[in-house]
Amino acid sequence: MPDRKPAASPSEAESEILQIIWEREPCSVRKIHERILDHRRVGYTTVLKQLQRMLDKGLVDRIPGAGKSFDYVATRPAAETRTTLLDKLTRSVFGNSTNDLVMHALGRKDVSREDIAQIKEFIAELETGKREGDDA
Amino acid sequence: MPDRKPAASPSEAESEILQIIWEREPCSVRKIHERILDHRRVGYTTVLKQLQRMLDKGLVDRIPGAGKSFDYVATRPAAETRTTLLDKLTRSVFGNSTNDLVMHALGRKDVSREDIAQIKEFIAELETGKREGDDA
DNA sequence: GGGGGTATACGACTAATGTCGTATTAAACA
DNA sequence: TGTTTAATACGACATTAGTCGTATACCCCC
Repeated sequence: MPDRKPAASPSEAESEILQIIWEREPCSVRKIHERILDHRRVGYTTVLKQLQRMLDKGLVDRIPGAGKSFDYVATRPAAETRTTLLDKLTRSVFGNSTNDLVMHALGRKDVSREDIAQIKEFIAELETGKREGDDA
Repeated sequence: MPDRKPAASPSEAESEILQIIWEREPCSVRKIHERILDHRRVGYTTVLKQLQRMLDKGLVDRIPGAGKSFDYVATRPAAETRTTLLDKLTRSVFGNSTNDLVMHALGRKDVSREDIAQIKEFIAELETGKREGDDA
């Protein structure tokens, strides 16, 4: 297999772009730009440049698209990048404790009863899965 | 009250420093530097400079310390900064869904049975607290 | 009161980020 | 086939981050 570098983590703007790509991959620059415009004003070439740099860094790949344009795809699955970023934050300000991070997140005022219910259900499934084939 | 800006979020290195300050506030530059050296090689003046810039940004304050040194303290409580950073990450790559972030974090391979137990307990307490005075 | 040792102040430099403007190229069409 | 249109390529610039080196200022002690 080719080079599989330590997965450079995306910057703020790059994350915003990646998020858009994840949900509608493959995606043209124009599409991405339009989606970003829903949230803030920024030029088309700015997004284009960002994508080109992301291509250099290996965060995205691109394939021929309509006309002379390209369609971009993420080189790594969303989950992997999310994990990388989550790890970084966990290390930076949560003393490397995933649990502290989770509790802090759940403690937020805007976490509703329904949210909690969903988390409980998720944990239940998690435990079922963990029961067999465990080693902890 | 004085200026209470939108809480500029700390960078990587700044977060590392803040984390040290949170656990042993007030803290001298030397102390902070020593703690950082446990993890990576970096010059004393680098940390000093960082602290001075953090002072400008209002991330920390300082008070007279031993000799001609200063002791630094965080201007905002750890929880507030953690929330800010957590929000940023939630927005960047979790489609602004705290729940998705939490589930992703809990889904990690290294989350043990004990961790899950602690989370469940935390949720239980959370629900007790939420029962009265709720509005969701 | 002269030397050391230790702190802070300051300035410099490199790299990464975020933003564009302008140039170029290729398709498409009238 | 020449013009318009829409994309990409490229280069520039300001800011922020991360790192130091060097210059000062103080205090303590013999």
